[in-house]
Amino acid sequence: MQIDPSNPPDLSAQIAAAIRDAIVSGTLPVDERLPSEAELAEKFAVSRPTVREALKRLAAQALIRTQRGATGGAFVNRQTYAEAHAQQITTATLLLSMNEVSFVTACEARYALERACAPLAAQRRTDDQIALMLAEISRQQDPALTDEAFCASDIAFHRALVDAAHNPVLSYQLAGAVEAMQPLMNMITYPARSRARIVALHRAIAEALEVHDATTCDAELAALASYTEELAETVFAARQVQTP
Amino acid sequence: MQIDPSNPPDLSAQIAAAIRDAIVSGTLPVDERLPSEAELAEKFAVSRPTVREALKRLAAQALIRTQRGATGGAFVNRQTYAEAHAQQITTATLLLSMNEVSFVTACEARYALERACAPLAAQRRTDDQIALMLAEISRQQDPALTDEAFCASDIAFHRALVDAAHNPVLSYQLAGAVEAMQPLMNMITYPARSRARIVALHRAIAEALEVHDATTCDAELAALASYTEELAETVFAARQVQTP
DNA sequence: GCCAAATCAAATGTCAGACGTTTAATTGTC
DNA sequence: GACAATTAAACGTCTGACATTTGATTTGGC
Repeated sequence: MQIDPSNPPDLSAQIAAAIRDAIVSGTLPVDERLPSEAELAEKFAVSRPTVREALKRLAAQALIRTQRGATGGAFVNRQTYAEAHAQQITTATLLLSMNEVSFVTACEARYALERACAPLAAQRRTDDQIALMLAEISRQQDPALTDEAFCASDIAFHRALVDAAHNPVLSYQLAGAVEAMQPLMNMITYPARSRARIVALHRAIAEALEVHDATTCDAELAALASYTEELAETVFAARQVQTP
Repeated sequence: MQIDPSNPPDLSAQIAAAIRDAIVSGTLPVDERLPSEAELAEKFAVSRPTVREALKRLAAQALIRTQRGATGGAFVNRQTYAEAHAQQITTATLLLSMNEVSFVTACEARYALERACAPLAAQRRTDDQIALMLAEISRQQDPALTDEAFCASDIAFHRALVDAAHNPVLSYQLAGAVEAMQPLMNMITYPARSRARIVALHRAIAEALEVHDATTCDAELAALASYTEELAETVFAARQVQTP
């Protein structure tokens, strides 16, 4: 764990990288306490503010956490699904919003991923998840539901579908992707008239999962995907006429 | 963009969150220059080191970049696929290594995702990608290839498969997942005797893509998945006997 | 001898001021 | 007008200090 002090303009980045490598390689196990800031400063032959900047970089990636007080310090953080998930959502959201990713590209990716876990979900779904999905479908049928609430319910429905696969790695990957794409999706599903069709497809998906029918589930997901793309085309066409 | 100075222990985190929100919400567009560190310090009524810690947090997430010199400063970074990809790999790698994710879980997730883009890949693959896959297969047949090199080639092969779908969002998601799982996979594919079978499956996959045969491609991927799991069982069983 | 309160010490969080370095714009000269 | 020297703005780093938190230690009382 050494750095090159002769190549300065970024000592804090070098130190952060050195510590990160130690964590990733397992040299520093979970919950291990790092040396104090003063000790690290001495070890790397830099000042304490520089060490602190390095630690803040690691904290931003949830690699470490800090505690104040006598037995305080920086500790190696256990990476939780929840944290990784949250991180992935911000990253993916920015990625999509800053790179003019077309709706069809995002939509295609989303449904491809979702269909990937449909077979597993059909096989392993629990009654709880079916109940959750049906409850969301009921909410979505309420005409008084605002567009925002409808979209939130849509997320919850698909989240339940993904979780039904009972694979935490898959859930983490997919839930992040689905949520990140939601801002794009929202633009499409706002026209209220499309709700009935979407709800019908949701119902078909839930029922297919209930009877462990992977084939039907996949077909209905495909139908939902193509319907969503179709809607998108309509919306974009209307928008182009509106703002020439 | 204000903070609460009365609730200190983490002014830098509050400032980082405030700036991050401004970026995510689009208030600060890409390539916009943030105020100088001194100006930010004055604006938030904190010292310059505190502002710097906040900026380092954002830099760690690739949300900003900094330049020195007269027209220097912090600029809002465009989130690139490459950066998001690199970030996802470190996060996912740590997530897997720190949470005792079972091999079957990781393997299942990986192949589920990979099979998700197989239909698209079969439809859109270019000759370049087929050539790349065949080249990797040739390398994998060399008995002199080290285990590390074989695994690297394995990654390249699957990366080409994913890229053949020609969907950058899908590539970003999947390539991250595949690479993050590689350390786990490596433990399995090390026994050299399994290489021939793996190479044969790779060849079958490449040939199916070449003739745009999505069904066969999916079947061969499924076969590769089950063979990998089978190998894993063997390895783990042997290990248990070895270290009782 | 035991329990509670006061004290202490270690560590992070924050601040102020300073100096060095990089970089682009400005100025001055030929 | 082109090129070189100067200047100024900004980041990168250092030093030293004080505040705050928090667990451990010591002290005091009973």
